[in-house]
Amino acid sequence: MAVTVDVVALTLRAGALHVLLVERGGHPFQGAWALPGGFVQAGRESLDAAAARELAEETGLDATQLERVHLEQLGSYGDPGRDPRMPVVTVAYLAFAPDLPEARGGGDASAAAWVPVAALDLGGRTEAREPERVTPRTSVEPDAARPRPSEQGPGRGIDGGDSAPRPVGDATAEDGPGPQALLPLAFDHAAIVADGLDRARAKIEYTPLATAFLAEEFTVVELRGVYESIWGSPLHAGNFHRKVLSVPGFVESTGATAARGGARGGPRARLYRAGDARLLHPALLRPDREESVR
Amino acid sequence: MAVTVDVVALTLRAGALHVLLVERGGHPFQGAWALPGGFVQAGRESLDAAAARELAEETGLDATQLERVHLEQLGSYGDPGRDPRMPVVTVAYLAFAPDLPEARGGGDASAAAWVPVAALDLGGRTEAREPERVTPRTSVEPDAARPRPSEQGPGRGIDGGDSAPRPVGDATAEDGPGPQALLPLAFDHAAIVADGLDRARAKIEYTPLATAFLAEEFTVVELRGVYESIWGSPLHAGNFHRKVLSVPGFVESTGATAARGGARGGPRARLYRAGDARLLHPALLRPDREESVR
DNA sequence: CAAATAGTGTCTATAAGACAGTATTTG
DNA sequence: CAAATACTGTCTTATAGACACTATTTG
Repeated sequence: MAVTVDVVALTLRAGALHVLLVERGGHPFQGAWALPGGFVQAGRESLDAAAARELAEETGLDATQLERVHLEQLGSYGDPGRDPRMPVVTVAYLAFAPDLPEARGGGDASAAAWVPVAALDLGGRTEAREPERVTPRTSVEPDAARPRPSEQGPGRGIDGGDSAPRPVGDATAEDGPGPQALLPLAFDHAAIVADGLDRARAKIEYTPLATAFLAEEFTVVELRGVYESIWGSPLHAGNFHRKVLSVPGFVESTGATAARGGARGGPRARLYRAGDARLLHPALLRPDREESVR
Repeated sequence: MAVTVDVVALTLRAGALHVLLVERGGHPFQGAWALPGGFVQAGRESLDAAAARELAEETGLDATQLERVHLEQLGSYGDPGRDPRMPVVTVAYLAFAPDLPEARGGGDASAAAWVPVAALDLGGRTEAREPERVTPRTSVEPDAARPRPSEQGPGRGIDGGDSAPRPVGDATAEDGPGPQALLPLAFDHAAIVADGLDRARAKIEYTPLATAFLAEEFTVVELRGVYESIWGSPLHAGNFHRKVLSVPGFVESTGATAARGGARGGPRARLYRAGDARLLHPALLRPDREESVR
């Protein structure tokens, strides 16, 4: 039975959550977007190593940069028929990465790109309502949140800032995110991405892994941005600040302050780096999912 | 590449956590204990179905009984060399079962038995100190916790109450829990069991799955016993009681009361059944692991 | 009846959230 | 200087844990 690894690599670009996708060149789902992945080299590498290898191949990261990426196993998927060609079990991995250089095509010349999660058709499993913007200004949102399949299409490969804060042509100015042409994914990858997002949302509650989305030094405001982007809801700035600093081992001060203050004024924020805690205690609980799962 | 499923099935017997193991008849690790499992029927069943099938085969459970068993995917293990014969990826599952009839040999005539978790050599990854019993005396070491491999040995298969509160022959009366002949497991199964225990300890914090270890109707005291056995530490009876009843959807009253009171006196406890919550909110946090993972 | 035990009441410490206030920076 | 904004102070409410107490049952 064939065994592959697939990686759900998440990063934040311009305040919006993005996932690394590749465009399929070959047969099933040709032209559709899929998770980066490939066959495990049986007997020659561990599953973890295979996932790291695939991730490196698609992102062009070297070993040093890879160290700053968090990579963990997400789960395995093996429903009969998930690949029309043959029975395949895939072991999915979840990666949290700081803002990386643009993706590059994998070794096999396929196109690779960071695509906003909000642009994907996850079969209704989005859960996190799109962030009602905190401040008047958009904190999260995604000017760039909706690349259309055709735009990202075949052959384009790497195209500079396709997901950068440049309005992608539609922008009806209104925010009503009319379910507008969501990108479908190949195979069962929509379910895998949805599971990855669920995991990510839960994981940053009780681990300091939100810091893995940021550079080595960061401000509390940036950290709050990570939570808001992943949870999709605004957090109370003051309370968040105090909470982060009060959890032992979450962050430690560098003593320095950011180069400049807020975009339109305000003091310069202090800089922190990740602390030595592996678990947050007490945890940062998500704002009421109102007893969600009952 | 070969793909198997292995099941870490947990249950409570006489107040101690037990895991279902089979004795290996065939070559690698012959005579050693291993997790029940087997090859996935490629293209003909899902991973979940394969795990359920393997569990049913070893326990002799019919579909009705299986419904009361919680089964979830734990993770996949594929280090090269984990099976000396060939490269094998195994997808591990975790099961929580109420006290079941004795295990029976699998279809392949191997012996199967419920073995106390405390008797296993998990490579130091036990974490949960054995419950210091609430009273002054000893701290570690439950009476029944140490069946010796030879006793459970080959061919014996089902032997009634091997883990019942009958001192297993050694009992030097002293508590010094000399690392006394812990059972080794085949392959990397010790690591898998340890991961399963970690998952179980975490899962009962924020889900009502502790009820999966009990009969359909149970008392709060029994439920507390589940937590104490899995976490390995005593809980405050009064506070636990109030907490369980205050979490919405955790348990619901049946109106009835238990047939009799405590062993040595006391009122008859009220009976409850599992409620409709999928998540506990607020969660039942483990007593201080004192910032454990820092 | 004495001891054990299910269940409840109360008090304190901690934590979360709402809200307001201060000082610092940008344009 | 006005507006924005990083950060801190304070108050209220929810929760966790320690402890004490009542009522019911067993031997």
